[in-house]
Amino acid sequence: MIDTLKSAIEASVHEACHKLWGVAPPRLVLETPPKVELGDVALPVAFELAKLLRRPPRKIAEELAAALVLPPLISRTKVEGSGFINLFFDRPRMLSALLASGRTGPPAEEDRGKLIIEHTNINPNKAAHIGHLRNAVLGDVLVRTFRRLGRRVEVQNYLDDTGVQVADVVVGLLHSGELDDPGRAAGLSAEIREILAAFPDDPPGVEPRRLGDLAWDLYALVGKSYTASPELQERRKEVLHAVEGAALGHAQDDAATETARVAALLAEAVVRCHLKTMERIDVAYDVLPRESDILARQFWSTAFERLKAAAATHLETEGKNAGCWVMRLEGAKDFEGMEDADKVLVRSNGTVTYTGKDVAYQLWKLGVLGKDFEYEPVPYRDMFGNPEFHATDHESPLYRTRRTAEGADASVRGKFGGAHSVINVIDVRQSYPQKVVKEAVRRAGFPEAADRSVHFAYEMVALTPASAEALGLELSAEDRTKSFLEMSGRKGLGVKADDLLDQLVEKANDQILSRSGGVPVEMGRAEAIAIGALRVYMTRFSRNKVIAFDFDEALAFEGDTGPYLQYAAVRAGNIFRKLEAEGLPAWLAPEEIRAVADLSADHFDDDLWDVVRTCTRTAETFEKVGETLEVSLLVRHALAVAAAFHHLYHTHPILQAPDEESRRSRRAALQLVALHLQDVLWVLGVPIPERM
RNA sequence: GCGCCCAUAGCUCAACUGGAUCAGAGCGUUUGACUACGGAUCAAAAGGUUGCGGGUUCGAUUCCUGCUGGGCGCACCA
Repeated sequence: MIDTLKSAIEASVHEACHKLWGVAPPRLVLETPPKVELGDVALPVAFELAKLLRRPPRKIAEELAAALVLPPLISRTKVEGSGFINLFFDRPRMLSALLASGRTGPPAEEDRGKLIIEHTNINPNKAAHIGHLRNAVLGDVLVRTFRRLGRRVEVQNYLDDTGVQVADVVVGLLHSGELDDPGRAAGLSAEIREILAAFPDDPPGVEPRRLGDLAWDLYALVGKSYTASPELQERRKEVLHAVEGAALGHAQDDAATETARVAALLAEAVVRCHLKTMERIDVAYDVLPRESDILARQFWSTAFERLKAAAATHLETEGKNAGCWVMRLEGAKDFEGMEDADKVLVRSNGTVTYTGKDVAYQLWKLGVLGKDFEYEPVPYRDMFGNPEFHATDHESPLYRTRRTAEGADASVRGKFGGAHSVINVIDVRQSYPQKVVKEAVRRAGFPEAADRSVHFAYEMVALTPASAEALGLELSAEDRTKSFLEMSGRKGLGVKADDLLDQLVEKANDQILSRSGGVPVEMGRAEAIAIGALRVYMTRFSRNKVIAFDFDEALAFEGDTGPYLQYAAVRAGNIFRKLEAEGLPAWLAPEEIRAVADLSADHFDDDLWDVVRTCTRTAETFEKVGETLEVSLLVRHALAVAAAFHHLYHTHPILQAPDEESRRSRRAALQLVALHLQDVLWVLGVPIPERM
């Protein structure tokens, strides 16, 4: 709704309450009545007043309603139910005002400082799966929401290029003979090495994503081998040691140097796979911080000094953590009742845990570390030698961190990090380590900064037994009875992101062809529909709900889906086209928008008004998402707008409108819906194709 | 054992943070839609003791409490 109107209503209620009873009303809540006939705005204020005045709410509502001085855009009031005061808009004038205001939401307000949103963060050791898609889509929709609200947003995708997961695939690559199925391991390893040898190009005839698929299989094979032969884990330690040693610049033997080189190459090549996958669904980033650079640039030692100076960590001399630097959490709020709340930051062998590195990274993001990276554009090139990826503005280069100043791009020095606030999009299973990191930032001496860092926790994507079987998995009788099964990269159990996208595109293509009557269709239409379907599927559920992934649901194009939303926008576009083709005016010119205010209210029946009324909630939906971070609200609102429009489409034809005035009222409503649909769909990242 | 999350129509989800004797959508089922601004749509029917028991108040799907069933955490993995 329009802001000035809201404050006008508030002022009016205040004045009336003061005049009638000499009291100040409690906080004023504006609701939307459940049906159009009941009005446009509902004030439940009488219920609050009832407590204060000790009188029946209905009576209070009646007296208050009669005493209200109505703002110009409100035509009348009515008391409903047990005490709601409902307000009715002056329909022609309201619609005219809504169209004239142009924007559907709040304008960019004062700069509240940079917001960093960190998402995706996939271990660069195998292809992305649908759980990663949920992370990326949720993160990206948050990014778009805050940009829509006028915030300055920087998008980071953190690369754990020195972790165990990368190390495990490297173990497979270098020691295939020690794995469970040495023949198969050697085959996978050879093919991966061939791809890495050609990197950053692809060997002839090899799809860029082939690497992710091969690494997926090899990783699963290594995981299986660990359980069969635990001694293999020594290899993992070797690899980790070599990788970390290389990052820290330690002198190492040739074997270790080679191991670190392979690990770096693998991570770099797999990151490219991930970026390509995310590009398919219009997800981009501004900078890729690399864990290896956090080590190389001694971020940890700086953070470590801070923590030691603040006595937030100490060296344990006895017990099971002997020899480790730990943070004591026993007794701290948020950690009560935990059997062993202490967290190791530095292992007894002197290496830093992921949590430790994350503390340093968080301090940098919040601008309180006192250190920075160097940066360089990512080196990935397409076949013409042009940059393969761009930043979120679609034109600046995508940067990644760099450890040395030599060869770095000095023009972006100091550009990244140092945010006013931070949102970390990480699944709910990591809530505990995230709390530890936050507590560490607080104890390092930055409690305000810690408060401005938020863990956006969302539930995982799991598989229904049916989808697992569709993937060719054999399930135990027990598994079959479960409502869902957790995905596991280590077991190779999961739906790959690219495979799902392929299926979506293929299905969209079939649907388009079945409607086109054999006429060939242009590129990109099926992709747009696939993106729409996927993004809505990933955003539809509340974030604390486990998505039990189901192919039939994910591939649905009817009902509460992306294509339903897209179809509404396409239909709206068709009407504008058709009007133009008939030589009739399509979009309302400014003077015509003003003229809408003078149309008779008879042209705005409840059916037509329902659409407008739904659109008045667009702005507050954005604001609410900004406050609650519940992005599923966007989908619900978009569905409401689209449903109202589809209904209108059938009941209020524009070309066949009975007269000029009713056509104008209908065009005005159409224009408003088209604008709002475009707006919400942009925030959701759902593209609008020309045709479906 | 401790902590967090979930439980609503046959299935998948909502319910504007305590409100309207309509607890709403979609899928599925049943029925209907004008030579149409493309039927990926619309209209309608059937389908609910909101997991169970207490409590708080004018009023509870929503808050408190005790159960039941399920999930996820509580590493020198991330």
